[in-house]
Amino acid sequence: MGPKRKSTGSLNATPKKGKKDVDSGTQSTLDAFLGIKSLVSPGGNKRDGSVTSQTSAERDENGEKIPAAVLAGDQFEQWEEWPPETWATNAKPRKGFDSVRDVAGPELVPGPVVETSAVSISVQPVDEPVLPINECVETRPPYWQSGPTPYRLLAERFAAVSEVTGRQVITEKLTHMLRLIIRHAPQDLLPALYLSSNNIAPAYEGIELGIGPQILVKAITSISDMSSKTIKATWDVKGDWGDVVVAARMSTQMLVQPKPLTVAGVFSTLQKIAAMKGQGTVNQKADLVKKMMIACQGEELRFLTRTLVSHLRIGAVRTTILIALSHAVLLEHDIPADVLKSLSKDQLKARVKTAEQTLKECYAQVPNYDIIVPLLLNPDIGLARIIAECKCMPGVPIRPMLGKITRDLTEVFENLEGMNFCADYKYDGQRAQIHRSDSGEITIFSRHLETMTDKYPDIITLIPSIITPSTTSFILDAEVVAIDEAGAVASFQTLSNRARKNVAEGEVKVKVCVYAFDLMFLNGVSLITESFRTRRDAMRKAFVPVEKRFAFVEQLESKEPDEIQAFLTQSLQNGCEGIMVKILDTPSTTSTSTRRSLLATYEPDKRTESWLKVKKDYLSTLADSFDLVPIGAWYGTGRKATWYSPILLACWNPETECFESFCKCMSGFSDAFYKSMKDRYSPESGKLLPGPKSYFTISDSQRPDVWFLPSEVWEIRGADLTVSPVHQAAMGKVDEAKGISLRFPRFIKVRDDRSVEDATTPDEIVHMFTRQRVRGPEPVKEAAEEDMGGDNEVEDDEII
DNA sequence: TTTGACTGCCC
DNA sequence: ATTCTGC
DNA sequence: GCAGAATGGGCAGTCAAA
Repeated sequence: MGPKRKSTGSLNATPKKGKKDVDSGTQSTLDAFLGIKSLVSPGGNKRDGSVTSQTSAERDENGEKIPAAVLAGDQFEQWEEWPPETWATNAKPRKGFDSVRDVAGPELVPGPVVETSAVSISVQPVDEPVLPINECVETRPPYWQSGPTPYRLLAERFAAVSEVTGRQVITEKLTHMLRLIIRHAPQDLLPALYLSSNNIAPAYEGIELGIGPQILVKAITSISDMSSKTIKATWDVKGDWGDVVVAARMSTQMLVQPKPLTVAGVFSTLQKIAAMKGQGTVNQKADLVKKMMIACQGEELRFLTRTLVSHLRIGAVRTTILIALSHAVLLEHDIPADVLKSLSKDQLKARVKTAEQTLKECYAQVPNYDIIVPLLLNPDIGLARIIAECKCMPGVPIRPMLGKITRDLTEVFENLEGMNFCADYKYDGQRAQIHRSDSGEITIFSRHLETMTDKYPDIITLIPSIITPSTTSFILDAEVVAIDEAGAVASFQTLSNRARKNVAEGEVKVKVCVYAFDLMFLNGVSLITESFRTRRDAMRKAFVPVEKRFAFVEQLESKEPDEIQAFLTQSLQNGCEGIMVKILDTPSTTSTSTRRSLLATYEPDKRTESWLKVKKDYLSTLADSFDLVPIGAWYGTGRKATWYSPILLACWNPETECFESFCKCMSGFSDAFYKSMKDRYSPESGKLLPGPKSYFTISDSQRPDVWFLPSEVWEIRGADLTVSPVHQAAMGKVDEAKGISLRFPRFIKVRDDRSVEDATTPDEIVHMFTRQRVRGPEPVKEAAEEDMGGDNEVEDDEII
């Protein structure tokens, strides 16, 4: 690892952590929207949790990092203006663990300031002066008086946006940025939106950047004098590639400034990078990255880099960008300036709300800026008429409707009391949206709207045999599930063994069955505004089951709690994850006035209570849990930069007296728990080890940043057990060269009542693994049996 | 030619 | 996927 | 209740290095 040394840094004015930064909560939506009162102070909470303090780093004789006394975050509670020069030129190590980590070597010690572009770092201009809404976009920043939109505009706005946390303020800043672009360089709106949402194309076009840390490191080594080793050490300190690159460039005298980057230029370079394929392209990509980096000024470097690793981290992704776009278009396009003046606050408020909903709805059905943006900018269409143009159509995926997690069946009945509902099996496979256009073209999309038509040639050829003669175009919602020779459903892991590209129909190794559950479009007509009952019935008429290849999901239409409970149990016995409970009919509004109305319509992109997801692993009575021992951890990044995350957990093998790595866990911990953990595993605790104990069994790929003395037992819950190529638990017991791990691990609680030798054993894990494989007609066992894993206080979970 | 790091995408 | 947190 | 962030296991595909 890094060099063994001490370094001392300076203590700088520090933005405080917390939420005193913005008083956005008291600001009305309308004011925020209009940009009135946008008196947001600079130097607020940085989303990445970074601060500018720095203390010594130390290692023990083995070269392992040892946390020194932790910096109390609270001592920086007050906050001050943060002069641009300061934060542009000083590395910002990660709070709390500054002292844990090797501070990367001499390069990072603040030396003479060589920053060449400090002027571009603005804190002041971040917030526009209070301007009447008609004029605030008249004034462009001094560096952009004409011509195409400079990339610097985006970079500075991104920096400003990451300084604050309030939704309204974030939206407002982005809206202003987009308004400037619409007004002064509308041709840049599309690339600006892509860059703001960290995409370069609609998901379904399958265009990938193919850039990650590797190429980044290559590029950084060529523009700075950091070694790749130092760069990695810097990453360990900062946990953000944008910050790493900024630090790297400061380490060298990069004085030549090429032409400033433009939004369109950056975007087209990214597209060029994405188009590169084949031998030697890694270097070519790195070369383009390097060229852009060299041209960066000020904040540009940080955000360009974050864009390259697809992790912008400005606190705004799809939805917020979409809202900002709707606001910007409304003000710049749909409402003429003179009309705007004459609108009352309430009128404007209503227009804003409508604009947001309109655009969200459009995007849910046509998730493609290439289509939406030209329509928005078209004087004849705009927000007013776009809804008619953005209807779902075969060939363009719609964002799928999602189910809400339900932790208990009683919750289901409370939620759906008085309504008509049914329950579907929730199969453990891959969601598939199958489209057929009028011309007979078939496309299959994944849950996140990637095109996966190539992966399923067998489904393509299946289609003619599953439709009735009158069925032409359709959009079908389904789950693709692996099956064995007998036609019984196989595990998700089996399905994931399937090839994804260049699949020839005759060479399909993993056979699948399509389980259909919804129909959103049929014969030229959208069905999404119809009730689920209507859609389901239409689906049953338009399609016919084909044995072992196509079926409708198993469904129960009953309001009887006992029957639904039995249906859930039965679904699990048949290899499913659980059930989805769905409203069949939209209740009449007059019935239960107090409750929010639940819709039976297909609500793209929404996770509503109209679909309730009941999975085995949410239910304490049915889920397996494990008692595991933390034996190591990594340093978190971003929001968790000051804590250990994830944690490496092991089971206890009493025969070999070894702790065997079983899974990593990062979910289920509260911030308070992270804090207390840092104390429990502080250097003074004596629980930090210089290296792994000889009785730890872990694979090389799972070496954590710090090692723990085994001293606690944690209850961990997960979904199912998987055969693992990396984890060592029960190695060789179900597969010669593989261990067992856990899908969706999450922390439940500390088991103070257990010692580390009471932890779950490999044999217990194997037992659970074997049990979960039992499927098919024979029932597994009584559902609520509790045995291993030690759920000692599980209360019984009677339904109603 | 084989191995393995990296990347993206399923859950 | 799951989970927590701030708004 | 939404939106965002951080990150789990594990696979196939891609390209570079051995």
